[in-house]
Amino acid sequence: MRADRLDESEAGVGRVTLQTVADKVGVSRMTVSNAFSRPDQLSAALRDKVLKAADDLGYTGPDPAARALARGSTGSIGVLLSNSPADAFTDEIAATFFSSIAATLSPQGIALTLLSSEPSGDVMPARDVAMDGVIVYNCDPQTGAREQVERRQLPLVLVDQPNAKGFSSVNVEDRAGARAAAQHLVDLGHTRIALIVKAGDPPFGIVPAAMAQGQGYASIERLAGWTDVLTAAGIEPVVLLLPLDSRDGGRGALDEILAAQPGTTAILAFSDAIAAGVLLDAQDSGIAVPDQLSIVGFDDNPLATRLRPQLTTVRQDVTEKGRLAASMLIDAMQDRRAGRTTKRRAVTLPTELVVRGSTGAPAHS
Amino acid sequence: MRADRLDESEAGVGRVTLQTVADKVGVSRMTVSNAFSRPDQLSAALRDKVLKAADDLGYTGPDPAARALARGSTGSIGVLLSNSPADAFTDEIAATFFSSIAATLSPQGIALTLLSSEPSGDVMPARDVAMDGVIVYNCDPQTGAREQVERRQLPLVLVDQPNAKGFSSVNVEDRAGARAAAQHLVDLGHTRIALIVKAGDPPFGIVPAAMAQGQGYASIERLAGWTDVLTAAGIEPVVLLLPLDSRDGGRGALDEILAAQPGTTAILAFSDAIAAGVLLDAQDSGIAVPDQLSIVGFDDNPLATRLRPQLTTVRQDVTEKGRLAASMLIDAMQDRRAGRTTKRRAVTLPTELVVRGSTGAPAHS
DNA sequence: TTGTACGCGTTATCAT
DNA sequence: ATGATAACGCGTACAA
Repeated sequence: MRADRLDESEAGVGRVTLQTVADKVGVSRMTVSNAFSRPDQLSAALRDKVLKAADDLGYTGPDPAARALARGSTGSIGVLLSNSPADAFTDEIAATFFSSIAATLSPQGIALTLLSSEPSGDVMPARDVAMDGVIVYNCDPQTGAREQVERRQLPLVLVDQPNAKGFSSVNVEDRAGARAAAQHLVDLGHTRIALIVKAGDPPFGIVPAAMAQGQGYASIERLAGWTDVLTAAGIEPVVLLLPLDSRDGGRGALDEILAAQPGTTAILAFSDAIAAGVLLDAQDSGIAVPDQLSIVGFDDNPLATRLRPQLTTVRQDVTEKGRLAASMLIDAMQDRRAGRTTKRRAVTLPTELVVRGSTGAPAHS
Repeated sequence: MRADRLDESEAGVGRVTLQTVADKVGVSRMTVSNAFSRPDQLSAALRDKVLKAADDLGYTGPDPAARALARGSTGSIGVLLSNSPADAFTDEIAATFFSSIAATLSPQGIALTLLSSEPSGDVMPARDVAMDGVIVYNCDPQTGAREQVERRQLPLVLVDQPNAKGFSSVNVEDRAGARAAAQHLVDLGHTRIALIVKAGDPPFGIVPAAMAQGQGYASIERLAGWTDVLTAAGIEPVVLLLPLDSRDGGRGALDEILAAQPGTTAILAFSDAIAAGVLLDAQDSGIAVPDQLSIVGFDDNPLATRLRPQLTTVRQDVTEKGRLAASMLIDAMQDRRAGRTTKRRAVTLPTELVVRGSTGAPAHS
């Protein structure tokens, strides 16, 4: 009746497995497996009988872990996040990105696993969680986590990541977008400009432009784009570094900036979420936007049009970014299963300056 | 050298496994396993030697799927979501909830898997994804998904779910909060009141109060709370049903309501996100808030204080909700591993009416 | 440290 | 076409 294990039906009331069901029906384990996973391999009558017996025994279907081992696939893909997954949802832009990934995976029956980059204790999700592929999103390349995933040789798509090694990737023209934003301010006649980006490590607050270093590829690129233009225009901006995990979206930043550079007439913010905080602070302080202060955000967050005045910003299509990343990964996974080798794809999505009400010429120009 | 499988070191360049490493070093597979998973079981010198050999061979560590099967645990927990996971991130409240769960799991090295309730093709994440426990969040009890998870006998915590069966759960005093909100309006003297909730299925738009049925437990409870008070006050509200997946947060709702009940002086919205849309529409139409129209939201979304006027709303602590759900699940998982039986816990978190600037007495009262 | 016996299913081959 | 047999997949627990 069985070749390589004890007959559970005689071993008392252990766990219910395929074998338990098989014994009850009087067929081989294989037949029960087929009843669940390959219905076309047996007669409908027998299948019903098997399923009924399974139901009677309280058998829920093949154990996912065992199936994953036997099949070599788990039915879920991972998203490797910058240090804390808790920060991943902080703004609507990130949420939209995940939403788009989920929407692309869902019809394929693939689940989405969120992976922290940080090892805790002796476990490191990037190394220890079973999955069929990984989207590496905006996380510190220094971290061991990214290296771990690479070594596992899983299908990989890099998003918002510098990419030296030839992995497939989805990026955004952050630098060009940032240039356009800075140029817009320069064209309007601004000369006293401040920049706001997020940083992972101290020091936070106002730092010399030279030593400003954003956290994450997007920060670095946007900062680079801004300074490309400002330097060319002979403008030395003030730079404010905000902690990565700040939740208040730029509230308080304006005070620091005005203290460091009185008479600042324009601000380039890393995100619309930050820009919104600045705008609110300005309004609460009686500083008119855009008459006394121009503000440019980034992302074209839905928030940008809910504010009054609406934010001038740089649009990126995060929905497309998520869709592309997910579908590229799905393709790579299918290729691997079929034994094909996947050709690398590196997509860079465009950005676009959207001029709205939060920018204008400086007061005294 | 090996008991039950071919010696891979002689079988060509197959996959690198524990055995491959063991053969290379000349120790047993078990020793290599210990080198990775139980460092205290062998000498430091031997361990280094093993790890070095593994590195040379490009061995990344024990295969997660195999380990999950052997150990009986996967290192990740699932969150079962209402139909589409894509809708899960639509507002900041949901995002904060997930963020809080992630923050609680992360230090334990546990990953978070998002599960769609909808089966696609022949796969059904709730049945087919390996995990150690599940948080069932705000999803339709009718769905097969929830039943599937229950049958798998995984540790379970229900959040924002009606709970007949005695599972552990985390809920919020939605009904009491809604009562407070409605009472606030009644006390201010409003009599022409409209309600906005989300519904899963058509018909959408204005429906008779009697046949209004929200989608999801929270909708049902809030609706019940509102009507408790309004009915007692002899007020028959107008009810507007919004599609569950509407992304525009209540934009357009105001027109429909005013068409159905001209002279409406107050609106109770299911969420702050919806309330925000109504507020913006009002302002764009030149309707003064709160002088001509009072608006009450729900959740105390950070958004509520970014608006002008700030929203009167009903606060719930979603961070605590997430933290509790995650830690209750972790406890249950530990109990199970230890063979203990977990005592059920059913927590109901309080709500609190927060009166801000978006409500006031009706114009002609 | 190591042998042994699984965990629970699937893929591939074989017999009728 | 149906079903059975055998051989893994890759580790881990436990006793020796």
